[in-house]
Formats: sequence, structure tokens, C-alpha cells
Amino acid sequence: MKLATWNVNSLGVRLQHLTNWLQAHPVDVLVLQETKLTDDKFPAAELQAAGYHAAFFGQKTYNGVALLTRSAHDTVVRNIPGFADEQARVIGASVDGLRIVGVYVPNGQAPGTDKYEYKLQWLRGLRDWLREELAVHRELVLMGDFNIAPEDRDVHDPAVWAGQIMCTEAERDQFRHLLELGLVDAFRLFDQPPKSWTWWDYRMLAFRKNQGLRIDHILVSEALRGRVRACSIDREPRKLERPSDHVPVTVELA
DNA sequence: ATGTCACCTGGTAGGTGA
Repeated sequence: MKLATWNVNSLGVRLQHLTNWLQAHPVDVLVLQETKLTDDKFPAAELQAAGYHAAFFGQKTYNGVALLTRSAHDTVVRNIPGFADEQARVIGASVDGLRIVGVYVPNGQAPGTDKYEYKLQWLRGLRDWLREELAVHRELVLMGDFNIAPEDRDVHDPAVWAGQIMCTEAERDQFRHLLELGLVDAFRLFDQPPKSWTWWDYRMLAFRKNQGLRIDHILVSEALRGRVRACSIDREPRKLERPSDHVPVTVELA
């Protein structure tokens, strides 16, 4: 089976890109970030026509997450239990024997800001919850927009980005703490092309110059490690007209 | 070149967030 994550940067704008992509890549599970739609505006009918059950959790203007599955899913969770949050950033469910958690980690703006502190607090809350979740669900996939480039090889110019948002040591520590729970970065289980990014700034001709970061990730629990057959980034949607600034990442499980 | 995009309010531009 195949599972994927994609920050669409407004599902209202990107619905056609999404349905086209799903037609070409009929993954079994897809989590979306930055839908930017309240639940009453979520295009559930269009996605049902495309063959997907949808769970969604949105808000006005910002954030918003969704989970699409070919098979029926159940036991949906919205946001982090026990972590009070006014922003819609997490959706999880059980499907095909797997526990799926889709996340839109706060961007954090810049070190030293309130938003940065919120990001770090949020990541601590996520870790505390996932520790419990993993104890109950051995086969778990955590995927989404983490807004963290875990290592220098995930950054087009590590010198420029050193200490900047998405690359600070505190953020990378939080990412490592997630791995320490017993999660594996599926992308790094395989040889990958150098300069593999999932996000390019709209500005500065960043995509044309391939100046990006790898900040969208798929982490699988140790119990799933042996089932991972491939993990790849699809940069094609970034070439379309009016693209999202992020592209999809897909993992294949046996 | 902080050079783009999305979405809001409230209006034919400016602010916020990424």
C-alpha cells in the first residue's frame, strides 16, 4: 500500500491539482496540510467522487488538515489530546490495520518569537502524546509538514540557513526526540538523490534554482520498518501553474 | 532584491502568515 503527505497551501485553490494527482497516483492514504477551509467548505463530495473517504479538521484562513483513505477509516482524532490548541494542526485515524497521524507542525516564524516558543511547546506535546499512541498502536505512520529540516543535507545552503527557522538545534532536537520514540525517517531508509527537497520558497526563483529544504516527512514505527519498500518525493506538481510551495512525499509499504 | 502567494478586512490597498 502507498501513503502520502502534501501541504497543498489552500485546498480551495489546489483542488484540481489534488484530484489530478490522485488520479495519476491512487495512494491508499493521503494527509493534507494547510487546507485553509472551514469544515463546511471542505470538498468532501469531490473527493468521494475521486474514490476517497475524507476526515477533516479546518479553520478559517490558516492551518487546517485532512486525511483521505481508500478504505473506510475509524477512530478519528483531531489535534493533540491533552494539549490545548486553538489551531487545527493534527488529524489521525485507523485504516487498514495502521494508525495514521497527519501533522502540520507550526512554522515558528523566527527564533526568539512567541511563535517559535509555541512551535517547541507544540512539538513537546506531540511527543508526549505519541509516546502513548505508540504504546497502543505498534504500526503507526506519522507524516506531514514538520517545518524542520532534520540535517544539513536537507538544506540547499546550510551556511545561509544555520540557526534560521526550520534549522535551529532546538527544532532538530525535537525531531530527534520523535525518532527516539521508535520512529524511522522512511526517506532515509534508501539511497536518495542529493539535493532532495520538499519545499521551495515562492520568492527568489527558488524552485528554478533548486534552492529548497526537506521539511515534509514520513516517519514509520519500528514495527513497520521491515515493510517499507520505497519512499520518494514527487517534484512534478511544483512545475504546474499556481503550484503549492510544497510537493507530495510518498511511502510504499509491503 | 524580503523578488511570491493566499486570505483577511474593507475596499479598489494594506496587513498577516508562510
